[in-house]
Amino acid sequence: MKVKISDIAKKSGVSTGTVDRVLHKRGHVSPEKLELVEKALKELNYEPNLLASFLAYKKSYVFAAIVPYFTDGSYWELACKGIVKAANELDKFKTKVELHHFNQYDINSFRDAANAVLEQDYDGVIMATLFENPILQLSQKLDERDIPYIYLDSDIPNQNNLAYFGSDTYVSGRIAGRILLTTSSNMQTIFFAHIKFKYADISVQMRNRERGIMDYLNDNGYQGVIEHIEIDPDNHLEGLQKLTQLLENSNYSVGGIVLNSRFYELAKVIHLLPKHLKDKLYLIGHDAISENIKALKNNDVRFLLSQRTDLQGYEAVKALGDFLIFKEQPEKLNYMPIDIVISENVDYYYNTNK
Amino acid sequence: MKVKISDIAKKSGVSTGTVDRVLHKRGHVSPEKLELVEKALKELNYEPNLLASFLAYKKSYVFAAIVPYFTDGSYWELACKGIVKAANELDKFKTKVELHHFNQYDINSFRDAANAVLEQDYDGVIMATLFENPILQLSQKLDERDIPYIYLDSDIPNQNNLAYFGSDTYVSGRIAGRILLTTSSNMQTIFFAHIKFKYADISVQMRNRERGIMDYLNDNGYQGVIEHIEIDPDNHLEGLQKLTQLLENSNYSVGGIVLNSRFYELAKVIHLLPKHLKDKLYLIGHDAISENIKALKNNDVRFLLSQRTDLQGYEAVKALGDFLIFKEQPEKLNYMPIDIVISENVDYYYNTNK
DNA sequence: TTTATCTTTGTGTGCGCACACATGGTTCAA
DNA sequence: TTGAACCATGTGTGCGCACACAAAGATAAA
Repeated sequence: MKVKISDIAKKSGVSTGTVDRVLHKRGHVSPEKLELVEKALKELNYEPNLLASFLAYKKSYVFAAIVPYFTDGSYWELACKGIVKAANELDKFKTKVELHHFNQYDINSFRDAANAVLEQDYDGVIMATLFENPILQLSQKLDERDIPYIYLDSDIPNQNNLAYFGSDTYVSGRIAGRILLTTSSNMQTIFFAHIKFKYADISVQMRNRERGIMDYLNDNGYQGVIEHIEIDPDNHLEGLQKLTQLLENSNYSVGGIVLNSRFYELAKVIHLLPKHLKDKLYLIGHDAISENIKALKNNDVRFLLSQRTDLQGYEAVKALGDFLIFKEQPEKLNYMPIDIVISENVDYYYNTNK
Repeated sequence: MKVKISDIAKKSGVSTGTVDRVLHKRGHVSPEKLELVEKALKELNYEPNLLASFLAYKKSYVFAAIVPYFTDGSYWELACKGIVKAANELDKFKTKVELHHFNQYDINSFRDAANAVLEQDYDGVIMATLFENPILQLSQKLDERDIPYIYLDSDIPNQNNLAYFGSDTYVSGRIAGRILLTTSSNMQTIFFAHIKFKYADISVQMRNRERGIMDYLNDNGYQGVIEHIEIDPDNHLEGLQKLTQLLENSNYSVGGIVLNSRFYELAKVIHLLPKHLKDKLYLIGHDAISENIKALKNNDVRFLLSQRTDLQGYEAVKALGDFLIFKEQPEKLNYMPIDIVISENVDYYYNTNK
């Protein structure tokens, strides 16, 4: 049925070994035979049986995934779940993924992880692009060794990475802006709640989101106030005070947003608000991590915008596997859908993660 | 590294043939040896190499998918796209999918398709569950022949189907209700627009959605009016008249919803409305088919609720393949996520469909 | 011319498994 | 006691491919 190497050999009057040499560009083939074989390949439209190929090609693949350490229910746990899920599916192809963790707030910790990866000669690497410089250095070394690598989280253009999986944070900001403006017609105050955290700056992703929101608000004639308040997880009462003041000063609804996945810290403050103030609030959080989902079900937040971190990890590993095992070239830029999660549909997203 | 049949044979002191007989329950093995082999299998934790197995087991699979005929950009085209996409991915496993179309408004047409499928001895069947009785008959015959089958669209409980892929239309109704109530605080009229169509009744799915919406509205104290209007695709002016009247009679915002994927017919009417009336409207449509996406980008509709029909088809085929090729038992009930699509995130859904 | 060296080309083996077939042993009727 | 029939068990082959190795032919140096 399907045309195989021996068919090509027969048709072009050479042995299977010669066909093999042509297919794999191993050289040691005379120009005449090469032409004959290539012609036969084309005419019979040969496509290798990848299963047989994989069986004979005894190689087994090991990928490295460089991602932050995470705690239970955190953002990066989601990504890792996706990675592990894909790894399990690739098990049948003798392919596994080794996780290399680093401290997401310590650039040297990333460097260490990168070096560890370089020492072990992996067949492919997936990396969370939190620190640009060491990423560039790592990328260059991988380029030299011809090891494919995939970026996760945020993209760095003009690199030789095989692909990028992430989400368009600017657009997610615009969506947040739209939700804020359309969800309540008399909104006169919108605040950005920044969750204080000693190790973390405001990330590129957060800035993009903020830009998206501000652009949307400006484009759509928002005239109200924009506030920035800082929430200290170690001092909820202080946050409560700020928020109460904000709410009492406004006769209209108040929109609020947390730009990263740590909405749940704000939720603890929201919980302490009296009902009449809480009802004025229209809040948006990011990422469907378990604590945020709890807040959603608890009505402490109305919307979560999810960038499907789990999918990012999953698709990244699958892409690497498909590339090496099945020689399928992935798209270079892959933006995951931005999901609007509310209490009504949250269970369907939750279940998908398994 | 990995334990193989010959390892088992060596350990249990028999030949590979005997191990093979045990593994495939072919009989002709003495109780003593059987026990030995089973013990070895357990102790060494044998797992077959599915690639080698598949290579040796020369079988190729052919699936049938019984789905409605469709026109460009229609609901069922999406499902078929998903099916075809999955079929392409299964190509490497000598597996293909043959589509059998039927007229979704003609039960006899379904019966014909079912009979055609039964004549051809497929290895697996995927069927859109539009007509319950013939589905049950087909299911029974497939049961008798031990052919696995998967339901698509709506579920029929207590059947021996391998799995079901669809979405929870009741929940999607509740989501619609919530969007209607939260998107505008002064909504006093909500109408269901029924797109007149000579062949089609109101489907189970549509009824579920309506129930979901009504329940949500009741649960959340909606006091306004509920209207039902019929839109005749062949007479836009009549629709325009009805809608104008509805809008002029109300001093508040007006919510509207189309319960199936044919929102785009209403969109044509919306287009004819003067701006001051159009602005009062808060509309929801269903399914991200191309004409609805156009309406979304055109601001003729604010929300589309998508049940990811493409994903349904895709996952159904994949599940059948994984089951037969890799012996993986799928979940029986699989609800796709219900996506809230707005003009800002629509492109990301659109792209995923490829 | 002989031998060494290099190059092209073909053959053989194994990847792990499924299955057809061969082998050797047991049972039972004639 | 012979042999037919049956059963348990082992061996061999092929799936389609990758790759090591052998063979054959060509070239160059002695």
